[in-house]
Amino acid sequence: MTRSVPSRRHTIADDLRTQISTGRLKAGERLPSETQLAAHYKVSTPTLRNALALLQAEGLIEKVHGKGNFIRSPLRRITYAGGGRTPFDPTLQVSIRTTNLRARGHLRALLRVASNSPLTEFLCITHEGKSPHSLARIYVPRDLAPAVQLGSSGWPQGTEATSTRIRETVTARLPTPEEASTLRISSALAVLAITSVATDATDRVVEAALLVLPGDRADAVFTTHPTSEERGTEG
Amino acid sequence: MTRSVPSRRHTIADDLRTQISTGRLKAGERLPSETQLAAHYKVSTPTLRNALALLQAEGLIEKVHGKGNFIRSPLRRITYAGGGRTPFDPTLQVSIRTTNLRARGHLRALLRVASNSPLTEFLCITHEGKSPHSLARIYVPRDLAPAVQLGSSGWPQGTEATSTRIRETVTARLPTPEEASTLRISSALAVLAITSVATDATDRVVEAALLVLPGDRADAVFTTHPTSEERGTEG
DNA sequence: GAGTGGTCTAGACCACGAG
DNA sequence: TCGTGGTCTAGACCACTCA
Repeated sequence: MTRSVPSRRHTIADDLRTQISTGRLKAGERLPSETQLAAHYKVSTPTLRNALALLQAEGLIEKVHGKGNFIRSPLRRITYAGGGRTPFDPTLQVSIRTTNLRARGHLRALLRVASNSPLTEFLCITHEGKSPHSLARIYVPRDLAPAVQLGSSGWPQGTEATSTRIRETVTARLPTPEEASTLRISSALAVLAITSVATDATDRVVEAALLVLPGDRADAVFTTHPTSEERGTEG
Repeated sequence: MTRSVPSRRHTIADDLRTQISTGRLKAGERLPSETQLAAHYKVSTPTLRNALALLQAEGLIEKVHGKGNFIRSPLRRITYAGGGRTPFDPTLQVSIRTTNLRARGHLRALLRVASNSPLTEFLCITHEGKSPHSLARIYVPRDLAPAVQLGSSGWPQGTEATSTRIRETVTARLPTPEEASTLRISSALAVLAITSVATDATDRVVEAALLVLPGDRADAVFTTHPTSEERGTEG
């Protein structure tokens, strides 16, 4: 074991973590200022800030410049179901921005289309209440775009109906600075990045989606035999 | 934009990053000591260390206490294929430790067995050369354990053959300190955590696996109609 | 023991938010 | 303007690696 003497920041983080989980510190509440906390734990401010950084990476607190550090509400975990059928929660609002663009670089390869071929992008951001929840960029060849419409779930759907095969690649990484600010998460909080590519019977790519789900509030589930009840039945 | 004045650590990280990607700093090479780098960039050592921490979280460098900071070899990304058929690379060595234990808490619920019911754990660590690559803990009810044997892939397999349904839950998070030291990765490097539960025709759980894949070197792929060619054909 | 990274200190100064 | 968090400094001391 390398850690015979636990570092101060970990013991402080542990203390605050238990105070949060036992409810002594409630959701939405503001922590004492960093100066006060540093004095309380008898450490310097950088050390205290290192402790808070650990909690921030776990999604337990939110730092707001100029205001303070706040206990995050324990967010309901949302579950992304693989295989093209994303069950969506009526309590999540979705905002969508549609943009036309032309295929280049990475996107061109993903959709297997010619360079500069016309695409339509749907930029979808889901919100739970007023806090952003997940981010999706969906790309469709423009000649297929009219077939896409907002389904009852609030997400674009349509091309999936014609697709015969969906291939989803899942990676874990830290968010880009843009993603972190869009989702209002710490840049130290890991995200689940899912690239979903749907092809039709002729092997044409009819849709590619880049999803970014904050790791503290989202799971993805894949089953070999998805049942129709596979929606949001998490504990 | 919040970042009108880029912080010192980011500009230093950017500089080192381009030196790595352009090959001015080669894989395996040791960086100058932190004191030297701090002097070179005219910053204090904590600031320089913050810059290195960014590169560490991207998996670009490896910090070795008492020796120095090293450029990581660009690791081949390995692909975990969902659905119970993990294609394995002959260049990856697997070490397995078998332990008997009894079901409790989280594990009990996962396997849907009675408390203290006997289980067998397979702790599998894959190595690429001498560096650890991935970590898997596989749990099987002990009465099924004799059926498990090392397949040609080097991984335990057997119960999957009798399973009819595999459900895999994927999350992104930071590694626990234990996982970070086992995999020799930064505790700031995101990992992909996959919980795979296989059930047989009677809905009995025949196997539960907890996989941890470092985000800088692993993807997971799930397809609706997996083909037999779905093995390691990544770009 | 020499050299390295790991942790921590006690401040300084800047940027943001609210009155 | 005041209180907050964000960044940085210059150095101390400890732990680890290797000769």
